[in-house]
Amino acid sequence: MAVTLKELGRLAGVHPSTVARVINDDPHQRVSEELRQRILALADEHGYQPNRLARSLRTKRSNVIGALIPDISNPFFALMFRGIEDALAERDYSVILANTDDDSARGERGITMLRERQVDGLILATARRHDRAVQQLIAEHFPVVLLNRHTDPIPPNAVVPADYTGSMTAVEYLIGLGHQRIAHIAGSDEMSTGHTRRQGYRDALERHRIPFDPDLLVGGSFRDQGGYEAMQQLLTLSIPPTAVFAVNDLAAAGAMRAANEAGMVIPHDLSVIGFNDLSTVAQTTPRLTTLHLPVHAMGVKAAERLLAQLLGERGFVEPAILPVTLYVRDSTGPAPAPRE
Amino acid sequence: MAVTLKELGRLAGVHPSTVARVINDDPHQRVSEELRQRILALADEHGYQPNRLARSLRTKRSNVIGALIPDISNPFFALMFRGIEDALAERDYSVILANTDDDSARGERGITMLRERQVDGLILATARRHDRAVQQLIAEHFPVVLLNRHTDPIPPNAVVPADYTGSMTAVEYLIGLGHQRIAHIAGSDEMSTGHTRRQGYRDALERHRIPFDPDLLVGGSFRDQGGYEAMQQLLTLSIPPTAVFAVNDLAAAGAMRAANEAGMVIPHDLSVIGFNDLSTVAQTTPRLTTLHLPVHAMGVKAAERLLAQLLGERGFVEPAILPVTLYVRDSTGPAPAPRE
DNA sequence: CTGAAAGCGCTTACAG
DNA sequence: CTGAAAGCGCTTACAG
Repeated sequence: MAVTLKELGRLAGVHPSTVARVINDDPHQRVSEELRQRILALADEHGYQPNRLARSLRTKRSNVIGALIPDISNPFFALMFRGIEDALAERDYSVILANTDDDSARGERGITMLRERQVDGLILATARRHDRAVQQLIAEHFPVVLLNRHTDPIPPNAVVPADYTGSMTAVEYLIGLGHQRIAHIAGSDEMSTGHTRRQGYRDALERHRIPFDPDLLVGGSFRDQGGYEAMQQLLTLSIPPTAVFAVNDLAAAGAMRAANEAGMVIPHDLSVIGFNDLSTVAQTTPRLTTLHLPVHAMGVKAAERLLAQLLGERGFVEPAILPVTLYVRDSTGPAPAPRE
Repeated sequence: MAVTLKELGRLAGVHPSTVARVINDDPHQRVSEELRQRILALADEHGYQPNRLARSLRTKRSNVIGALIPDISNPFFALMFRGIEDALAERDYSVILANTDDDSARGERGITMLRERQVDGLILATARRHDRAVQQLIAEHFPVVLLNRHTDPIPPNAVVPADYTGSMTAVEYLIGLGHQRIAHIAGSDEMSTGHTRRQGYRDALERHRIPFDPDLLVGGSFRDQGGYEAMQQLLTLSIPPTAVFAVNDLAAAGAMRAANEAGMVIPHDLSVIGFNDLSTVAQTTPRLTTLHLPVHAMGVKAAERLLAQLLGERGFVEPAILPVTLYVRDSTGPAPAPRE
């Protein structure tokens, strides 16, 4: 069915290598115009499609990159992945994806599989702060970009949001509204996102001389249910918070759900801020105040940085830390007057 | 860096083909246990990873399949794609994805690219009812499965929701609630989903002797904005509808937004039904009544059907038409009493 | 301007 | 039980 260079050569009565030169527009050596046209016509007639596997074996470049994603059905990662694919497709690269569900064994199997498939590089949206597999790749000088999450300390090949500045902004905004009892629903400390946002929360309090109350720092998760349960826990405190900064929008939505069920009115009784601005997900009522992230652009940038590495450009000196912006909507308001 | 079979052979002092037999556990010919252990130890020591490109070139099977998706950042397709990836990863297959944004030129370029990369088969979530590219693939007997959307007439290699039964169910439910002026915000007639749901709407009306009013059939789109604009148009009618069946949840959410802005209360003044049950997206207030679809399972089933084809099982005789279920929530209610 | 050859890293039928 | 060879479909330096 699929015709090869060899057959095309036979049909044209020339050596296969001559056909290759025409097909690839070899700039090194020119082929007579007459022959060139004849070969092109034949290729067209037979619908010649080059076998890129064979080409890759020979050239040692697959033009495929691998992406390790926690879960593509999470719209946050889906949009980021779309950015990766958009940037790659433009440059004739393709991407093979593996989901890890944040399981490190699955992550390592994914890396092995992708390397066996000879990907030219990897984009990892799954890095932990201390990550053997990532260290190993970097030690081998295998081309890799860390996306959204980074190892500690932050390496130059990372493309991440300004987690620290973002959470600092969020908490200071709440302080400006008069809040003093501000809780944080935290993400996993194993991930830079969870860790750094927590750090920003603590430092913002400290900067404003608000004593840190361990009861107000609740380990949640990056998911709705984690935010829900964390909020329930916060509501059992003798002096509950008047404001909550959640590690992301899903956790914020869960927190709002729990607060609503407890009869609280947002933002009158409780202010809530999220992170990511996942408009498709966090269609809360009232509309969620959150930190907006250029999610698609992060994917694009990660792909571009990887491609730059592959083209042999000199390594990046510093990581790309993308700005986040506070979008004030309806889930935040002035602190309620203290009850008598 | 990456060690090859040949080098392993040199290190072990045997022919590379012997190493291959050990690595692949060749069942045909046994290797002496002593040698076997020695080779395995060497492979382990040097971290041997087979080059799957080379293997594929030789065996003519890449263990990669291609997926054409309208837009992976749409959570509906992301979840479906997750189903595909889950089913494939289990069986040592990988997937390369291309987004088309429903542009047929991009779709065709995607198919060409995927075939050049020697994918073993294709899953297309992009089929139009009349689709040259799909016809061509089927004519060539290239392994392909149509997912979510199908060509007309529906071929046996399709995995689609019960669009007709679903919309019939939705409209009959509204009729049962006493509605007579029921509108449909339709999807594109070029896609089986848009076409068939529209057909179900019309047939349900007819079955219940409700005359079809062309004013109540509004072309929308599969997106929020389309539903929004369609609803605005419906609200200009001298006798506006009391119920709307939208082609999907996004359009339904847009319609609710427009109705809210016009001061209507749902479901008191207007009932709304969607399609897909995209919980992550359609977190509307009130909660949307919709037709639930096994989205992830559709992806899994599409992958399984494709794999069955690749393993040479006899072709499927009939398409997989997956059941949809009406989830009654809070956006639907009895028809308002006619105004005097 | 075109041919011939080597080789990318495998698999696999054929020998012995 | 193991070796030797051919070949998958390309690319590319070397000849002439």
